[in-house]
Amino acid sequence: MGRGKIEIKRIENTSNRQVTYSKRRNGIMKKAKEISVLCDAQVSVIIFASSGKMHEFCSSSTTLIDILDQYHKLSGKKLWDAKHEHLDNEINRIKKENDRMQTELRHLSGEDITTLNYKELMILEEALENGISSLKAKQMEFVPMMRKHNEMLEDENRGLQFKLRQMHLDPMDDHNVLENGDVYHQHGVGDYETQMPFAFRVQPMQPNLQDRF
Amino acid sequence: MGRGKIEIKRIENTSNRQVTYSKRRNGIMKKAKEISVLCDAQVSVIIFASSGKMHEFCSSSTTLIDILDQYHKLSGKKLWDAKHEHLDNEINRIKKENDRMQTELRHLSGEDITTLNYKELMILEEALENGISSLKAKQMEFVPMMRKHNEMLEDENRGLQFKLRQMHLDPMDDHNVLENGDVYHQHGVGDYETQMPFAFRVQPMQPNLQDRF
DNA sequence: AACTATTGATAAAG
DNA sequence: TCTTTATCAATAGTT
Repeated sequence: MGRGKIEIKRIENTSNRQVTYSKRRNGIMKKAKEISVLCDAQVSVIIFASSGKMHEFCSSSTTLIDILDQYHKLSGKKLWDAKHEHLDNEINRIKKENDRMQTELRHLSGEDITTLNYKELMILEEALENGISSLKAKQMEFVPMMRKHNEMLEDENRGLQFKLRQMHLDPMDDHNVLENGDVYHQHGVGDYETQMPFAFRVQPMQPNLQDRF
Repeated sequence: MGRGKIEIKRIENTSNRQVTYSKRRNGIMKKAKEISVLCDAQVSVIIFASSGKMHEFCSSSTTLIDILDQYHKLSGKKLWDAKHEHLDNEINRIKKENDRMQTELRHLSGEDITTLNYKELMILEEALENGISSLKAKQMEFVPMMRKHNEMLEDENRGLQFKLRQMHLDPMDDHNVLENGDVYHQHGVGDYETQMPFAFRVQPMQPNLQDRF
């Protein structure tokens, strides 16, 4: 029914397939509604496009759950139990995988390796060494950034010390006592900062730098 | 579509209703099959006549259970009882744990570490170093055993060489040529073994020792 | 998304 | 029920 007959096989052209899907889906839903009204039937239609999008129809005066309940009774097929069993199997499968990985992780962190034989230990060692070497390679990428950071800190320090020397007219007073009584011996650094106008106080040059490392 | 247009409302004549039901049900099932093939869609149709008789269609390559599973996920409607929901939650929980461990394992083997920041790399490095040091400690336990094994092999060797010297009456003949033409220079070892009574042949002293390492 | 020529579905009859 | 057939509905290809 259309400009020409079509063969019932997968439509390869994606666009055509989507258009046809949309048209025929509407058609089916309409037919489902019609038969439910005309013939007093209970109908459930669930349809997934290949894209994964879902559409459903359920005749009025009932629910999908009711229909599945009846399906359960009439077909004898145990949807619930089958589902239950399926989930149980799935859980067991995943749990096994889980245990395997947990053991592997423990071994890699050096735990529970007393049960391993010499050969297994050698394999483990190789894995660890490979991990270390990959890691070192990655860490090398941070070296230039750290060097830059260091240089900036050094610059900042020099600027700070210069300013402090300018403001500190008594160069002999380099012995300071903190509030808690501790003594420290950092040349040129005192409690002058708290007396400085805010604008002159040294702020971190990259306030959130630590977040990047 | 028929000899006359009909209004979409319940067909009161029972016979007509049953006939129409049967025809339209076949039509819907056919359409369902066609859309599933043409458009690569997953379709489930369940239909009950007012008489209670059931018919169903489910697209090939899937099952009603699979479709209901997807329905459950996509619609968010809870078709299952509390027990199944519990199992579903359990699966999700374990799957998450699984993913976490898989990531950790990949990181420990040096894969996918480009997304890690410096701090995470340091933690990873520490873990690897700890693993290595635990491993080395464990491997040390094998040293005495290996030493003993070596000593046994050396003893065996000495015994073998002694026996061969006793049987080999021409001590100058220490130059042997093998069948394939290769030359070897192992003092006191020739093809005499094949001529010795079986009881005198040298057997491995611990035949399965390699299995323990 | 709208159009329309064509095929497909089906209501009523046999 | 099954088949036939006249009619209406769905839709494939087109714009």
